[in-house]
Parts: sequence; structure tokens; C-alpha cells
Amino acid sequence: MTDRSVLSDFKPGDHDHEACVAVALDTASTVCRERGVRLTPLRRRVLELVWRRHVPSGAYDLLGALRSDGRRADPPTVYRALDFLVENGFVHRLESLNAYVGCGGPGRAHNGQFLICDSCGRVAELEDHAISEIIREKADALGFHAGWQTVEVIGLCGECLGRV
Amino acid sequence: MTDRSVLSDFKPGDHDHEACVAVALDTASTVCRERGVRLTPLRRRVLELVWRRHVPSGAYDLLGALRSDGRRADPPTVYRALDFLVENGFVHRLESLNAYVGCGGPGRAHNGQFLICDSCGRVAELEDHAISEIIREKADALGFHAGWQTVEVIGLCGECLGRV
DNA sequence: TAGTGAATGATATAATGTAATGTTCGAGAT
DNA sequence: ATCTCGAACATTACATTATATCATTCACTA
Repeated sequence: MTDRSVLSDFKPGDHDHEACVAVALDTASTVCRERGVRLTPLRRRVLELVWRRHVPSGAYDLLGALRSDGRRADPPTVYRALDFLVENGFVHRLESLNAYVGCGGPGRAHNGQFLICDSCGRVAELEDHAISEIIREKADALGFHAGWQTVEVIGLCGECLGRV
Repeated sequence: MTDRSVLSDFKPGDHDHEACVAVALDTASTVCRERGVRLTPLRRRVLELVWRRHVPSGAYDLLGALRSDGRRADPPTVYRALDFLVENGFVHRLESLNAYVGCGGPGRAHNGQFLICDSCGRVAELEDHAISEIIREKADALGFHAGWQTVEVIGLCGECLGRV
């Protein structure tokens, strides 16, 4: 992946899931250590769950999964873990789905742009400066100081489009 | 307002609310007649409620208001009215707030871009081709066929910024 | 090893949204 | 006029998403 404006694309069904998840966990682990914050077992597990399914997860899906682990869990448990992961840029919240997806280029919480396939549910994440800049500029022109951008596009990914 | 990429800006507190609401209702009325769909009393009332407050309204705020009218109302009542108003482009749903706001340039349901002031809650609506086009192009480049765009920007409007 | 703040546990409830089914109402046909 | 049919609305029940509050545990450190 040389074009870093594409943080994650639509993974083919046959890619190496395990490796993919492992990398995400390792990265998070490293970043947390550097940052002096704690990737506790719970937070790590939630991050893993989010990554393991390559489609966005609802909070209550994750809650169910935690309970399947045999762990006692209630809504605040999962929401707190998600808050932590979002704040630290390991997962993104998709506003139009009320769901969470792993971040393809974890760093501090950052603006991404999301392409959400209406058919297979998979998500691609962009971090495209041209997009965020033009939005910021247009807002500026109206005297508006942009803080956070939500850009989510619903449509069909190439693969699903081909299947029609 | 000559620049039609700005459908509605941050109205000053002293603008003529009543006229503003009246125009919105008249426009909706006309459009519905042309289109052969019905702006029933309920739908009209919900549209009026949405416009009367110049900040986004939650579905349950509206539900409360309907009940204050003395009208019997339950969630499906207000959601159906809102669905109608959204489909016909009279109001927009703001995904990042789970709330609804009057549309500044009613037509068929259309993609807008929204600037949401985090301090006063007011919203400006853009319909900026440069923004929607670049998003569509970038999506296209990934083989993604964009259907619907959600673009919402949280920040501070000029007025609130000046007050800091 | 006692103190401290972060993290989690636990309980309750709020807020948002939908499914399913029945009833009423209004426009056009007879 | 009244019949018929589909749209709009009512009603009940429930599903989903999210937060408030307070207690407890845990990891670090002084």
C-alpha cells in the first residue's frame, strides 16, 4: 500500500485475517506503551473483536461476544472500552451505522473518510487531504471553525457491484 | 443569497423567525401539491416544529411537542412524519446528532453538507458541488459506487468563535 | 504497605428506533 | 351518493443504543 490516502481498502475474502488482526493488536500495544496509556485485557479484547469481523460491530454485538467469553459485562463496560479505543485512534465510530470499525492507520484520533458497502457491509477508510481540506476551506469561508469532520459514503464496493 | 452553494447560513438571533417558518411551510405546501403527495396536518405540524426551533430537534422532542398540542402521539407517528419530510427533502437527518433540521433548499432528497456549531447548536447547510464531486471521484477511483454522502462538520460558528 | 487515581463491576434507566397489526380517511369510480 | 382501495394514521409492543451513578478492584508509587 503506497498510497497512504487509502488507509484500508475492501479486503478480499481470502486475505490473512489472523495476521491482519495480530498486526492491529501489536500496533495498538506499541502505541499505548509509547503513549503511557494502558491497553488492558478488556480493551485489547474489544479491539480484537472489532478487528476479527471485517464489518462494523455494534456495541451490543461486542457486549454479546464479551459475555460469550464468560466474562461479566454490561453496556458501560463495552462503551468505556470503545471510548478509549476511539480516543486513541484504534477504532472509528461510524455515525451513520452506530457501529465501530478498526482503524487502518492508527494514530491520535483523526478524521477519516469512510466508504461503506451497502451490500457486504465492508468498509474502506480514506484519509484524503484533498477532501478534508476543501471541507475545511468551505467552512472557513463562512466563518466556521471546523473541529471534527464526519464523512461517510454509502454505496456499493467494486466486488458487489460486479455481482449484480 | 446569491451563492446557492450555501443553502442556509447561521441565522442571527434577531431574524424574522415567523416569516422564516412561514416560507418553509408555504414552499413545502407548494412542492407537495406539484408532486401529488400530501402535506397532511400532522406532517405540516412536524415540519413547523422542526423549523420553529432553529437548532436540530430530536424525534422525541418533537413527540413531546405533539403531545403538548393535546394530540395523541407515539414514536411511529413522529418517525413516519419525519420519514416523509426527509424523503421529500424538507428536512435533513443529522447522523452525528440523531436529530432533524429544516432544509434550506427543499427539493428531492439530496446530499447536503452540514456545519454544526458545537456551542449554539445552529446549523448551516451547504450543497457544494466541489465537495460532493471530489468525494465521488475518490470513491470511484477505488471502484466504489457512491450512493449517499453524509458530510457533517462539528465546530464553532463565527458568532460563537467571536465570543470566546 | 498504605495511598492514589485509573479501570472495571454492578444496577438502573434514558434515549432512540422498529415490527406488526388494525383503523380511519379521502380521492376517484360507478 | 356510496363503494372501493390505497394511503395515512393509531396502537401496542418490543428492540436497539447509550448514559448516570456509585461501589469495588487494581496497578502503581511514595
